[in-house]
Amino acid sequence: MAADEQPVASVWTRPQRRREQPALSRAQIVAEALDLLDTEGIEALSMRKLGARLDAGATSLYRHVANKDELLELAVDEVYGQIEVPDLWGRDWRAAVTVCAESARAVLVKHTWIASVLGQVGLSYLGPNVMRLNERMLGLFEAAGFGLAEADLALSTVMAYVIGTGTTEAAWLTTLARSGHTEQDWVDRLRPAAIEATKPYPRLHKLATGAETDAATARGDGFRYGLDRVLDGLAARLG
Amino acid sequence: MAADEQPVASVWTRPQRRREQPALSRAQIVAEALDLLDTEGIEALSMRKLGARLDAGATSLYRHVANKDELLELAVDEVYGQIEVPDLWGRDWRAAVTVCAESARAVLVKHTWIASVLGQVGLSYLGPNVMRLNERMLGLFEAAGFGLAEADLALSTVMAYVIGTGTTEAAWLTTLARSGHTEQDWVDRLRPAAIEATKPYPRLHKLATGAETDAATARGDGFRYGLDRVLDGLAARLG
DNA sequence: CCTTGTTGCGCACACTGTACGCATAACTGA
DNA sequence: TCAGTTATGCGTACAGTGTGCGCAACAAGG
Repeated sequence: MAADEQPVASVWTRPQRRREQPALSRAQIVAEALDLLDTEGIEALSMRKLGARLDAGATSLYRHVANKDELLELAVDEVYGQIEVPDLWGRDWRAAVTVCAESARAVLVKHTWIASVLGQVGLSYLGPNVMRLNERMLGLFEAAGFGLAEADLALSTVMAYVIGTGTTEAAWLTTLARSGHTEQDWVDRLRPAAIEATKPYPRLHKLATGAETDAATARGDGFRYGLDRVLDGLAARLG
Repeated sequence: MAADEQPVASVWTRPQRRREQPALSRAQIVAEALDLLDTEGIEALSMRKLGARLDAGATSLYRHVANKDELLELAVDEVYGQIEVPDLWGRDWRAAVTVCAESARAVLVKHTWIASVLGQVGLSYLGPNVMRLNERMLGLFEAAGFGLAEADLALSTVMAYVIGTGTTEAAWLTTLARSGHTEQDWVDRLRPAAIEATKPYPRLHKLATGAETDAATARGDGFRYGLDRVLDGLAARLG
């Protein structure tokens, strides 16, 4: 045996990697990314930190995921998969769509980071979970009496409304979380500033000085009001 | 005269700054940021690049703006200011709201970067332009016959719908721009993949294989359909 | 045995936001 | 005219980012 001198890293010092499992898989990466996003928010997601959580180097992730953007697309699809689409109980399509919209809102609000990503991630509708969701919702609208083409339009309308409220709520909840206060506390603390700032605008001023209600339930009620109006408008098309 | 030796930078080499104008102001910074955002997109906006455009160092901007986030808040308010709210011609509140919504959509689509920011920027509704916009729209709904509280709900509903479609459209347009193709070209190129991917979903498949129409006008028509439904639903409340 | 392909990783590069402190200019008052 | 105060721009530096590149370790197939 010749004396091959590797300066320090000899066969004996080398860690003798075991490969019991693939140790890294796209699914695992996405799952861990979701956890990181949910607990620490969008700006905390870095490839290095994610890699560290998986006991891996940052660049190792790139074997399973082309991009950070692609990773986010996968995460978004995963979240869409959590939206619940009920079967059509009792022929009441409005109730079914309401449950679905309400579920979508809950999911968006639970994963507030998604709002900062929805505007960047294109082609999300090609993800498997998004497709399954859309397919089932199209079924709901078809059963309600819409033709396929109009069912598509109706679906887009409802989803646009849900995404719009979700985005707005998520923005609010994110700044709220950064402030470290509870929602009610933060609202109360903001009131004087709002009252002062709205002085030149009589209608806004009246709203700002108006009766204070529980902030979180007010958000929920507002969502329901708008959703009911959207569904009213759609129902009217069924004659 | 003693020989004070400053190594190279003597009085003569020093540039003798002239200050004809303040050279940097918050308004100027925001305006330049808007231009940069519109022409090169959100990820192209860095403090250094923005400073360079203004013939200033990156850190100089921080004398006029606390944060990059704050800068974005100012930019968002500026964009909201471009939304047009018509006066109530001919007592037709639906026409007025439609013009306003259509204008909002146009603005969001023109500044696609806003979609990636709306979900992060909190308290945007305290911006002066946003307030003016909301005040005037509340007036529209009040004139239509809504009480102030319900006018607020109606406004939120319409805006949620517009923001939802805007976000979705902006995401699409952004990836489109990155691809470098025209919209129709890109749609045609994507068709086969979409047809293939939708195979397990009969309704989506039917939609994907269906008659191809002009992509951009289809977007516009879809927006109008949903907006009309929302307004139908609101109109029904006026009895 | 050798080849070939897949996976993880260390290094390096160009770039980010922004805290800190200094230098300059404009304004103030005497 | 001169000193003192305040506002503004900027150079440097730090800790972080995404990710291209090429090497090392392994698995499978011939």
